[in-house]
Amino acid sequence: MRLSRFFAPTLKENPTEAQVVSHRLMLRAGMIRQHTAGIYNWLPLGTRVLQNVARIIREEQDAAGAQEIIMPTIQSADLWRESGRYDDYGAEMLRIKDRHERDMLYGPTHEEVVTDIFRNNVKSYRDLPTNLYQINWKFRDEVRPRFGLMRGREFLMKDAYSFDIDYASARHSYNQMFVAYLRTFARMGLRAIPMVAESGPIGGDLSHEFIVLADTGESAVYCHKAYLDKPIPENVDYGADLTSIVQDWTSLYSATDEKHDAGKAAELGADLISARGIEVGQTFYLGKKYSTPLGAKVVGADGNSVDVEMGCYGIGVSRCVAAIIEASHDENGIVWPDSVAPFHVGIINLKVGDTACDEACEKLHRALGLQGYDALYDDRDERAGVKFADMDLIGIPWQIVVGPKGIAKGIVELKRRATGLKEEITPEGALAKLGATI
RNA sequence: CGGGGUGUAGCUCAGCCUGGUAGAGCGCCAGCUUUGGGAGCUGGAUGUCGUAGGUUCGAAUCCUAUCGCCCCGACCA
Repeated sequence: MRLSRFFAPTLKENPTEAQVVSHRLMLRAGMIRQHTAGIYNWLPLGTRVLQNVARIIREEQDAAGAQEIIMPTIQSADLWRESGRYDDYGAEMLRIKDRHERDMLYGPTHEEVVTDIFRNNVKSYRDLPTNLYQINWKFRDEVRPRFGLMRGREFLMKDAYSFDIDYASARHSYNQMFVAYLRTFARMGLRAIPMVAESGPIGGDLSHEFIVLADTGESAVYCHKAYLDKPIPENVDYGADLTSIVQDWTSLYSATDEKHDAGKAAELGADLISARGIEVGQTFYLGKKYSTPLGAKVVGADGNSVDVEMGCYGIGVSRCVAAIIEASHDENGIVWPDSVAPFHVGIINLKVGDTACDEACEKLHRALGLQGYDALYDDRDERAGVKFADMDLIGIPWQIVVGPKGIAKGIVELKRRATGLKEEITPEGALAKLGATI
């Protein structure tokens, strides 16, 4: 992609409405633009990152055995009356009427809809367990949207729903999602710590919030410091018993403010971390909270009908983008982890119009494309400083700087955004190195 | 929903107190000079001063209403 033709309106100065760093940088890097309070347009750069985050989530959900579906954003109020939540949910739910004056709503969550799909189509325990998920837009009419994407009203969410015949099986489904979450967040460069949590209005009695520590986080959290470098499970067999992994990850102290036990925490002494955190995901064991009122039952092996055991599992996809920036930036801009970066590598042509520079850049651009890497080629007729500043602001993890001095000697500069380290290398060497490291 | 702040050019802001008919820097366009970390000079374009009323000979400025946005709190993926 040529930067001269790429729609990424960067800002030199900080927009006054953006008070937190992720919001500021997303506006400045041209990733998003605000539409109205808590509702945002995603520009090409932001869209790329959002899709990369969604891709990682999707891959890990699929690996854990969940199946992707798409449910409607606009729902009928009827189902919500059936579950009893139509009156309970409050003003946070956006209620609308269609042309026939029927009550509709923009879904803040999808327990009702997914349970309706289930009860209409699954009748036997033989079809269990099953886990359905979607990555879709939600709307919650927050009293006070704030911090850009961190608490938007419209947000992209991955929500999965598991259905099982009994508690033991439901617990396994829960564990599958729990482990998938550990892997998912790690892959996008986030250290997310599972913490015992209240289940809130969603319901149920077993729940974990996955929290990324950050000063700008909205909630106070407490955990053992060993969580910071605990190794993430690899090569997980999701069919096997996952209890030991989950136990390992839940045996150390960690709790959100509501579940905090000051006495227990004090026992940790210097090992206690008391910080603020961003909730990027939450898992809930629901039991029969929805299956009973909505009549989601299956016939068991003994021939008797039973209400199914459910669980639900959310990840704030758009919030993850903000959380990644909160966790990974410096004074010059965003520092994207390779896995979610909008482009793998940037090419900076320091002297557009210089035949040697132009040719070297074109060649690199083409070669990277052939290798399957997304490159952002800054071919603009701008000064070097502008290009360096923009490339750092946008946060491209690898940058190849092509200038007349170097190219005369047959070398370019390969820079790592995260460390700022630069090395002089031949164009071929840079390609080889990127091939090996991306 | 309580409290506070704010709305003037694409962005950051001055002007408002003390009314006299629209400003700066950056950005944008053209030209020249520059060119390895957000260049310099010259010229140029851009505003229903959030909106609606009111006061006044005259309103960005004073008054009233209203809308938007931001921050703190309560509430929440």
